[in-house]
Parts: sequence; structure tokens; C-alpha cells
Amino acid sequence: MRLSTKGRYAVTAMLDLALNGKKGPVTLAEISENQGISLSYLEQLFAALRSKDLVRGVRGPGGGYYLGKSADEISIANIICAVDEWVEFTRCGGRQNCSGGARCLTHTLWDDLSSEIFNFLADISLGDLVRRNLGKKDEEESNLSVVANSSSQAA
Amino acid sequence: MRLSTKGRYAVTAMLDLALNGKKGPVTLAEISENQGISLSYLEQLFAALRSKDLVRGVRGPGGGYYLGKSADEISIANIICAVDEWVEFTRCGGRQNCSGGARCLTHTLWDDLSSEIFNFLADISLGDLVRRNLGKKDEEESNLSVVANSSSQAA
DNA sequence: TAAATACCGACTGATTTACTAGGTAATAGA
DNA sequence: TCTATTACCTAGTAAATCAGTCGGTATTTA
Repeated sequence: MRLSTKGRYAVTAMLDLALNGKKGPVTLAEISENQGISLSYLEQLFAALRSKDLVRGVRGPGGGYYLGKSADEISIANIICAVDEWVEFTRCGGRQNCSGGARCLTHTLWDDLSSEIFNFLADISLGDLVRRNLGKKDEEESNLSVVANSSSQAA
Repeated sequence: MRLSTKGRYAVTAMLDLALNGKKGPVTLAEISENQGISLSYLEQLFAALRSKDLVRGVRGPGGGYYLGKSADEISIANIICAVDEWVEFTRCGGRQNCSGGARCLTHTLWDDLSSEIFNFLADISLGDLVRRNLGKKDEEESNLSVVANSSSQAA
């Protein structure tokens, strides 16, 4: 699992699409404007997202992008994996012959942790994020004194 | 939060240290040998880890590195943050004036998710990983037909 | 004193990031 | 049918990062 700024751009763009795509396709120009990401970079990201069927493009005037499936069917892990190809870290793979145990032991530990991170992100969908925010928005509207209490935290 | 190969190297090296450092300091040469990481690269990583008090170096023959605190006090997030300086993604920071809502809304969603990932990794300590593996090892010894059932998974 | 180790800084090829430039293909609307 | 709008595609690029080499200095043990 790999989590880089590229993955962040992709998740951010997909969030924008999920939020604004309710009543028609969203153009990359809009996302570029909204999120401050260059148009051509978005094109590259969306080429990868499209190849994994996470988005669907419509050409011509009035065109743009739809989500490829419902927001609930798209996990954060899906998005990150689409744009961030990650190579296998452990050279030993399934083979058990890697430098006599010490290395493989550590690799197994890393693999387990890596799987956990992956499963954690696979359990969060775009839909979850959107709903979570709508809930918070209602909360803020009904109680204006509570302002962004979690967005300033580390990470 | 950022999770790159650099972070993986650091976590792997720290795991090696936690596993082999029971009865004395571990040299970078040993870790280099065990994990297949170049010595000089390890030196760079350990300079960062040392500056965060995650490891403690001892010079001279018989020297090497100890963990800077107990394995239970060192989280995976600590390690990754030490070597992977990550810049703030959202240019708006705490300010609310960023391009009229649409961007900031998405940024807030990302920040929340990012915090969740961070907290997830902050809740896993080196000690947890080591104990988890020792448990599995016992299990394998008592039931040899069960072989590496989770290490081949995605991520 | 010699060897082993941490510690330090400069440099480097390869890769990735984020972007620019310059197109072609498809389609809606005039 | 023409034109504007959009997706879609390829090539190139400056800057940063990755992972490493090289050549040291400082400290400590034997």
C-alpha cells in the first residue's frame, strides 16, 4: 500500500465528483478550478481511474465525468490503487528462502501491517465520506459554535 | 499522512531492531545485511529516527543502536512521521477563505480521512507487531499445515 | 594504537511528481 | 454542416524524491 500526494489528488478529485455529480456530468475544468489541480494532471489521473471503471467520461458539449459506479461501491483503496501502482516490497514473495528467516520474519510483519492498512482503506467508501460530511454540516448548522474541531489535527 | 517506500524501509529496520535488540545493540551493518538495505541509506534513516528519539546510538566496537524507548511506546505513525516529512496538503489550512467552499469542503473531508489513517497507525506499536508475530509463530509450530495464510494478500 | 562503530556531508542516476504544450476524436447545438 | 466543447492521447520537462556511493570525522573498546 502506498499513500502519496498523487493518491490524495485522486481522492480529492473523486470526492469533488461525488459531491457535484448529482445532477449531471462534471468537467475536469470544473474540478481543476475547484481543487486547484492542473487540468492535464487531472487528465492523467482520470485516465487511470477510467481504466479501473471508477469514472465514466462523456464527450462533447455538456459532457464530463460521472462516477463509474455508486459512491458506496468505490472505496478509498480502489482510488489509491488505481493511480498509485505499488510494487511488491518483499523480494522474497511467497518463497521462504530469503536470507535465512530474519528478513522474511520482518517482511511478514510488514505484509500483515500493510494488509491491515489496505483493509482499513477498503472499508471506507466515497459514500461514507460524503455522508459523514453532510452529517457534520447539519451539526454545524444547528450549532454554529462548533467549528472544524477535527480538521486541524495532525496528519 | 504519507506512506512511501522510505517509510517502509524505516518500519522494517525498526522491526529488525525490536526483534534483534533484546540482548545488546544492533549495528546498521547487521540490519543492512538482514534487510537488504544499503548501509548509507540506513544511516540517513537512522539520523531522522535518532532526532525523534526513536533510536539511540552507541559508538565504538560492540556499539550499535538501541530502541530509544520501549517497543510499546513507539507507534508505526511515529516511525513514518520521523522519516517522511509531509507537507500540509490543504493550502487553506485553518483559514476558511479558500475558493468559496467547494474546495474547502473536499479538503475537510480529506483532512478527516487523513486523521483517521494517522490515528489508525498511531494505535499500532512496534511491540504489537512483534507480539502478533510471536503468537503466529507458536500457532504455526503447533499446526504446521497452516502456512502464511495472510501474507500473500493485496497491499 | 588499531579496529569498529556511529555520525556527517556532498554528490548522483533513476524515478516520480505535477505540470505545459499540442494535438485528435466525439458530440451537442446553432 | 459548422463550431464550440469536451474527453482523450502523446511527448516533453523542471523539480523533488529515492536509494545509493564515496569519503570522510568522532568516539569507544581492546
